[in-house]
Amino acid sequence: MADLLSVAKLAGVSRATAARAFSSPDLVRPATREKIFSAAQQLAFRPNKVAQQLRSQATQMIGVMVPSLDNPVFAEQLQAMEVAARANGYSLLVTTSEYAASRESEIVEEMLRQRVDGLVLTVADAGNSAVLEKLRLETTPCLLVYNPPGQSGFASIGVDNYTAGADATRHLLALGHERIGMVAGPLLQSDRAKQRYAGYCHAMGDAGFKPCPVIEMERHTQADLTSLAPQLQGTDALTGVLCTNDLLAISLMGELQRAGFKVPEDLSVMGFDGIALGKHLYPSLCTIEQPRSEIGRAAVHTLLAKIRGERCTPAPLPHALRQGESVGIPTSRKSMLGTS
Amino acid sequence: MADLLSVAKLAGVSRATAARAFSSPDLVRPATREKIFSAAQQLAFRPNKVAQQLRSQATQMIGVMVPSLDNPVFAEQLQAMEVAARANGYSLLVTTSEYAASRESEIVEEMLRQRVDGLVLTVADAGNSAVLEKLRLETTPCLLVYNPPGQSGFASIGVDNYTAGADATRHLLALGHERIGMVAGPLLQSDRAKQRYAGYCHAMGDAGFKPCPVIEMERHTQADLTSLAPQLQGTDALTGVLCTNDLLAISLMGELQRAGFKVPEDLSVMGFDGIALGKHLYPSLCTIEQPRSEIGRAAVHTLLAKIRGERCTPAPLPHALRQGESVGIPTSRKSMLGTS
DNA sequence: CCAATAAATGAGATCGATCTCATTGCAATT
DNA sequence: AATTGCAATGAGATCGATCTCATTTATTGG
Repeated sequence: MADLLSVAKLAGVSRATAARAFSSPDLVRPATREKIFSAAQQLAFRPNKVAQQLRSQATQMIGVMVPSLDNPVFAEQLQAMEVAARANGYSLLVTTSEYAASRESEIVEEMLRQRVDGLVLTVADAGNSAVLEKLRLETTPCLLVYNPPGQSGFASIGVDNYTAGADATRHLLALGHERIGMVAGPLLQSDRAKQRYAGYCHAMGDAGFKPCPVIEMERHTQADLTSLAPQLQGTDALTGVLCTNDLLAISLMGELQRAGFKVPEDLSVMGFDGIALGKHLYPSLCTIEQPRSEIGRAAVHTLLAKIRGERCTPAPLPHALRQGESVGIPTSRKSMLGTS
Repeated sequence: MADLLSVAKLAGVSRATAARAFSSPDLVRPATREKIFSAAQQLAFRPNKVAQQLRSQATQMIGVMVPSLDNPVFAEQLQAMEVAARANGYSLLVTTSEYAASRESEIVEEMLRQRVDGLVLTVADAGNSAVLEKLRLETTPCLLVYNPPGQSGFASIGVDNYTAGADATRHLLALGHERIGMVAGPLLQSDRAKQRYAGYCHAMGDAGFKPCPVIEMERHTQADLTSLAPQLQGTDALTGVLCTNDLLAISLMGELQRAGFKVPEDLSVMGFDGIALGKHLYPSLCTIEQPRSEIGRAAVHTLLAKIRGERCTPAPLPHALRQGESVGIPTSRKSMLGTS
């Protein structure tokens, strides 16, 4: 690949002048400039970013770590980040922790070696994180996404998971549900889920009901009915469940229906995240919508501001309750209404 | 950030020796080595990859361009690629074309400037692609994913879309469907979809039926019922539709059900891609499954082989028909069976 | 105990672009 | 024509790691 020196030679100028022709064209005499451009064209010159990065001590690269791209909530965020980054001349170095806190440090270390200009991370648990502990000592700007802020000293972009969890619960309570359960993936791998559960407990308590223990699934991406089945039988069977994310909710709904349960007649199911697909299902998924694209864009813009040296503390973004056909009035309640 | 020179100084050796302590430790006297390591520790030395990349003329980075991460088929492939790349000491520079061929060239140009060691691309149309035309003149190893091979001179990892499209069609035909339609996103943006449609036409013809024109949706990620509604009425209404991807199929299924149609009783719906979620829906999505993770892994391994200079022409990976509840025996047929 | 060989280390160049500073060239001014 | 001023250009250093080749230090054998 041709370099600037060969371009300069062909154009009969020095490297300095050739470089100037690109970075500050008006400092170069038009005739000279043209010679340089035409030489560059002939040699198919393509500026070497690596050299520029070394020289300028900036890579224009953002390091991103998400738990898994198999979950659309992260993929959709990343899609928005990529567009926003590119619009600002930045590239994304993308990594996934596969929901394993143990992998986070090594991954981030690698991105620091690459001298990314900043980091956008979603860690397993921001309140207890080896990787954040390490980053506290570093100067590389760093931003969390989805993780609750305030537990780590790092700014975070996302919704207020506690309030959102409470809002979701109140939605079911308002419809008359009283026996509401919560389905989650491995809690240790998701501080978001913990907060949502805490919000649920709070709302249940406020309403005078006793919150149930979390029903923990093996994975974040798929629910199995076996762990839930016992709670769906008997006179005190659940009438509604909140899931800590949409994938759990959608797969749970499917399993329920396949097992002969009706959603929402036999069980109301709520999700969390608001992935695009949920809207188009039947029954459509009732969920708490996180503005994933907005979060992605805000993450990029906030990080770029930090990189520029601006001090900015992002406020939580608003979540929204997305109504959906997967939630209804509890059957017991319905019959009560009918007989009254 | 401390550099090798400061480490060398603190350890009382030259840069060369300090460098050796890391790259070929056995060439350095143990005592000296220890002094260097401890100096590195003290100064929190972190090797600068940018400098290494410039010096070694290799970035250990793979440039990836996919149409959109909003479609899980690409996100799931990327997830597998990331794991495979990391396992081999490579990083991913991720970009999205947003399904726009017009953006492809600029994106790839940027990755070439970054001197990625290789490229993994999914282009809009491999048979007619400005970006591939340009890449033909370059030496950077390049691999297509999902695009049909053979139309561009570039190797491609993926399934045989033509055969897969035909297989899907035959599945419906075998169940007794005769009036089968095909729903797609903008065809110009997806040579895969075109191939699948061609396979459909072939299978229809083979069975003695006339293929219908493609029912083209505005987007790849969501189907709307209005364009389809006319074909669902009257005596020659469709009894089955193939969608060129799962997102279209899932959203179509939802819309149909919401409009009062029963799936599969009133209309059988098949998808294409095999995204994880489809399995857990109710009715579960009948689809052609592409081995997305396998494709991602194979893409990385094949590209790395190319980077190492090995000549390898990957064979198409096998697709599989995933049975699902979204497809059934056409109603007319059922009643025929009933009355016979 | 010295020569011969091997082991360990250092000096300097290199990757490619860009910045600083010095120098050349040209035009305007008196 | 000499001087001041500005525009245009070039020489050389720099970013950080690593490679080659030369040199110094340690080891072995005679």
